[in-house]
Amino acid sequence: MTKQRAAILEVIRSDRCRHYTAEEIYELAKQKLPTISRATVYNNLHALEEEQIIRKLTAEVGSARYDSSFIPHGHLYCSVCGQITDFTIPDFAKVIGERAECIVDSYELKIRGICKECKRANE
Amino acid sequence: MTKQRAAILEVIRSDRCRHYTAEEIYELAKQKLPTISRATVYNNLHALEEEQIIRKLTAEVGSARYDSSFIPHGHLYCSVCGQITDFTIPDFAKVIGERAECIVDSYELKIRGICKECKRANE
DNA sequence: CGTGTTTTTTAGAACAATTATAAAAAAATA
DNA sequence: TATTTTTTTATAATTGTTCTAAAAAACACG
Repeated sequence: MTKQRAAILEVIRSDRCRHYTAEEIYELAKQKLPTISRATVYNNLHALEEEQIIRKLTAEVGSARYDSSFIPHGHLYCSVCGQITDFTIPDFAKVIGERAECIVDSYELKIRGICKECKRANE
Repeated sequence: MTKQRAAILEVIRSDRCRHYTAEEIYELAKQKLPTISRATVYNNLHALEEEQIIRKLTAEVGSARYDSSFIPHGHLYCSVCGQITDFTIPDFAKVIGERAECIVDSYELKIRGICKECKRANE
């Protein structure tokens, strides 16, 4: 655990909603360690991912983002209000694993739709 | 619907499990239309995505892949063989909608783990 | 049909995100 | 302390994708 790695991890952990890109992590880490390089950021992102301390998220557009939360949850992208709501599903991994007859290490569930509040407001 | 677009769509639809990358689609389409260019492939992939005829899938490593099936299903990213396998979950949208108390327009369920075949091979 | 307009394709340049490389610095080990 | 290993750094290279501008094809209508 070098000071570079600590700074990178601190940046990722300091964020609870934005899910920073590698470039953003680089810029923020540079505030603490002005000589840090991009390669170090990428090196450590890989290492932290390998060690399952962080998780890489990919979207259809733009660069990868990093998440330090390993509490299983899904994301609901509401087409009405634009908010992203988390929701948890107890034993979801187990249920899915049985259905797909596979070993589930982790999952990412992204839903596009209308959230509870907007649905209610429209009724 | 130009002949290029038809060829691209045919390539994507001809595939039931691999989920080709843009480069693979380009190579395969070139067998039918030797002068087709990468830009045409990307143009049409965007257009087809826009029209909801195909769907773009992203993984943590490597390039995007394309899927022509809109029958609701999840994707299993196997960490052993690297393949992306489809699996269906009957009434999944309904079940999730009830659980999250929301309206589900579409969903994307990405699982990281070990597929049925690799799991068996290791037993 | 022609002729003009719009759309699509093409080839290649440009770009952004990421990975590879090799030397220097730091850390770990003996 | 000397030696070996690991990590960092700066930068080059690579990959996947988007942009650009000219040519080709498709379309629209008098």
